[in-house]
Amino acid sequence: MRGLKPVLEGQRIETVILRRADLRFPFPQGFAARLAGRQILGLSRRAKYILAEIEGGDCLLVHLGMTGRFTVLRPDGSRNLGEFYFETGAGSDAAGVHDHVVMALADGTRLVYSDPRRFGMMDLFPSGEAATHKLLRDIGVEPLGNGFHAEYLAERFKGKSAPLKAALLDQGIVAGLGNIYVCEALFRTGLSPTRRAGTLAHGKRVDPRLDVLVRHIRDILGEAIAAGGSTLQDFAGTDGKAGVYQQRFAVYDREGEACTRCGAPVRRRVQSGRSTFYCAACQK
DNA sequence: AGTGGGACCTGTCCGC
DNA sequence: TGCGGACAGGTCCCAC
Repeated sequence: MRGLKPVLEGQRIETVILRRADLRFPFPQGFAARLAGRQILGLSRRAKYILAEIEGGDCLLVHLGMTGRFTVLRPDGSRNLGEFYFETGAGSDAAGVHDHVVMALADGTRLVYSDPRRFGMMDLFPSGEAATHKLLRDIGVEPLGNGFHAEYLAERFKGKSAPLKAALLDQGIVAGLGNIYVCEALFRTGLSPTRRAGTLAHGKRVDPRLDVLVRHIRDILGEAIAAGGSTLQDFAGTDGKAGVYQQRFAVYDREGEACTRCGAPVRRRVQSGRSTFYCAACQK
């Protein structure tokens, strides 16, 4: 987002080329034609969605899925990878078989959306419908925003029988937490991923463990953003390995390794189809 | 209503 | 060396 903002805001889109009819969903009717010739007025973010306000009243919605990324190709031939890139070891893909959308901007810049697994999506709809858009309307609070605090979690967890892991991954409660961050946050907080969320929302007083959880979630996201920024800088001229970023995980993808706190082996189990990594001794 | 699991997709890695 | 299968992730959708 922060990387794309200065590149795109105020720019005019000249042409949009779709190299296939769909990502996760089909592109909406007239997608390219409705963008062509229009100015990008502003960029914003909601949960893991990017929203671009388009001149004329449309809103462009983009989700990068797992492997989606934007590459900025400058007219002088230089190339800036998008900062959203999570995959490791993919290297450069000069062939561009996964370059699904190419936008030519008025100043000669080309913006390329690539997405090998096509878990990403794009939609275009009248701006006024943002609040009621199916993909946006039920999204919960921003974890770095003022609305995210222990009282909020207590309210949302009340009576919940779902495991903590599932509750924190639920975008309708907290927007933008992924599998890795949830594993790490629960480890730091010492809470078991299988504990039922409602057990932290008993009684009248807010459970202090929710305060700790909130703090760790904020910390982890802050660290990830900082690491993402430095990873981006490392990208220039390298193979794109996000080494620094990965070393920060205490439990994620460390099955069998010693817990950094107690030495017990880190365990892995599958919850709602996703791997959960945790320390059974430290997390209760 | 809330919850759980399958489906989507492809590159990578592991074992035979 | 080659091949098949498991696996990773975010989100929607559909069952119970």
